[in-house]
Amino acid sequence: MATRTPRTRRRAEALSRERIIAAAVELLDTAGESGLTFRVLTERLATGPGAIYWHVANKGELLGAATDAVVADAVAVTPGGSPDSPQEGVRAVALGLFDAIEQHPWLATQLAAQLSRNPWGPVTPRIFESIGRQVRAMGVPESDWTTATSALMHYVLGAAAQNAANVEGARALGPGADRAEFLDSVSAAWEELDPDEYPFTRAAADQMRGHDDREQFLAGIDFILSGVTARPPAP
Amino acid sequence: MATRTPRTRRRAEALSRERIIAAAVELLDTAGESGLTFRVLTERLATGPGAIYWHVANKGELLGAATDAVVADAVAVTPGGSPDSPQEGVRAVALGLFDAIEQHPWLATQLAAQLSRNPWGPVTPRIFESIGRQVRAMGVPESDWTTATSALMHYVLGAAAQNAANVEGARALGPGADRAEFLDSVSAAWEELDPDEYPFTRAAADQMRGHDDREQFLAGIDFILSGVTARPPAP
DNA sequence: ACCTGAACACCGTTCAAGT
DNA sequence: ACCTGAACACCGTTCAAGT
Repeated sequence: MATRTPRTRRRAEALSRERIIAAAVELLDTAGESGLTFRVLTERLATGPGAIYWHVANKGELLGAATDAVVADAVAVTPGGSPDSPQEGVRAVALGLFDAIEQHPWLATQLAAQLSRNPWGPVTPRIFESIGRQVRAMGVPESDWTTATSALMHYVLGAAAQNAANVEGARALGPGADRAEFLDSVSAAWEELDPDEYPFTRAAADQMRGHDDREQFLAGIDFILSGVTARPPAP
Repeated sequence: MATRTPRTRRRAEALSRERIIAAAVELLDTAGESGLTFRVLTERLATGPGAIYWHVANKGELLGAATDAVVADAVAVTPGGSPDSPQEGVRAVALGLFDAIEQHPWLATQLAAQLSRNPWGPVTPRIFESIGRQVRAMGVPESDWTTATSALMHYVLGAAAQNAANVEGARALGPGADRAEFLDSVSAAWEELDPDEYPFTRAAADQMRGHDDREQFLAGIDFILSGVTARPPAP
């Protein structure tokens, strides 16, 4: 936890788009999606709403910029130079996004909103590029680049979002509860489903307990990677 | 387009949770996500806000119920009995969701919100079950059920959402524009990206033009299916 | 060019009161 | 048990006015 913000805030430096975005990210991290309002943002920045609107068109653009800033940071990770193999490269990018979503739970919903409402914005190319480079390096034929890259991209974002929800769910259970405890409760709920309507889900519920999320996440990536590396069946 | 709603509405039958949800879906389809407000909902249902709150806890629950209703309808499709193979079964479920998202564009964002904010709600098991049954029928070892099913689920939802965004994008371009025109404009924008930062995306941009979305969507599924059917590399 | 802050239109939700 | 509708707290956004 960071040190408490002083009651009265003097503006440290001139207002700028960057400072507004940084404040937005901090607010999202601290107070969640519903905590980001122009009222508290103006308070934190010691200014009026009009000043913010001078630098940013509206709330949507602000959310998009906050998302882009965090994603840019996340996909930039290749700790210690280039990866051993393209497969390792995909895993590194995937884990970078996985961790970013875990640290900024609002990112999951926001990423989904960006991809589905504004897929031609800056966020999609950023993720697409960092995964696609590895796909190309894997020797996938050019005609399959887009398909392979988006299959990986969609899985990574979806699975990472699911994981973030588990973190949040555990937090909601109480300060003492950990993730295993939460997954147990979900698993228990799924085992209560109607046996006629949900036979598979009931049978699979047990697998949720005690597995490592990170390991499971990477296992899913390996599924896709092995399908991408092998030639798909001719149509 | 349906016949115009008469200016003055008399309540046809008693208010019920079902009628409220149906009105919400209709409103979302017609006016989009921002069009669903309690004001216009009370107007359409010829009632007051208190009456709605008697049947529904809050707006979030209403959105969840609307999403669940449409999803239940979408995954129920197995036209003409059982599929020829489990692989065909997966494709059928996937296309059911693909079409549902195309018909109800708000579903994409809403599905993402449900999966990431409330993954233990009724929506996730519904999709998980319908895909998982096919996975089990494919002879995937039980230890891989969860991983394989969620890899497929996340890809389907992500790619379908992307497609819905393309439909919306084309619509936003103007009434005369079709999807190909819109994809051309996205492709052109991506080709303008910085060559140093986005070499892969620029090279892949051309693949976006003139491909069939449905075919591309199914190709992605085949990638995952072929990875799921083959045993993954031992860890 | 950049910022102020009161004002506006609108939203989800509540609740005392009715039937 | 179910519904009414005025009222409340709060939100994003605008804009005339300042520097």
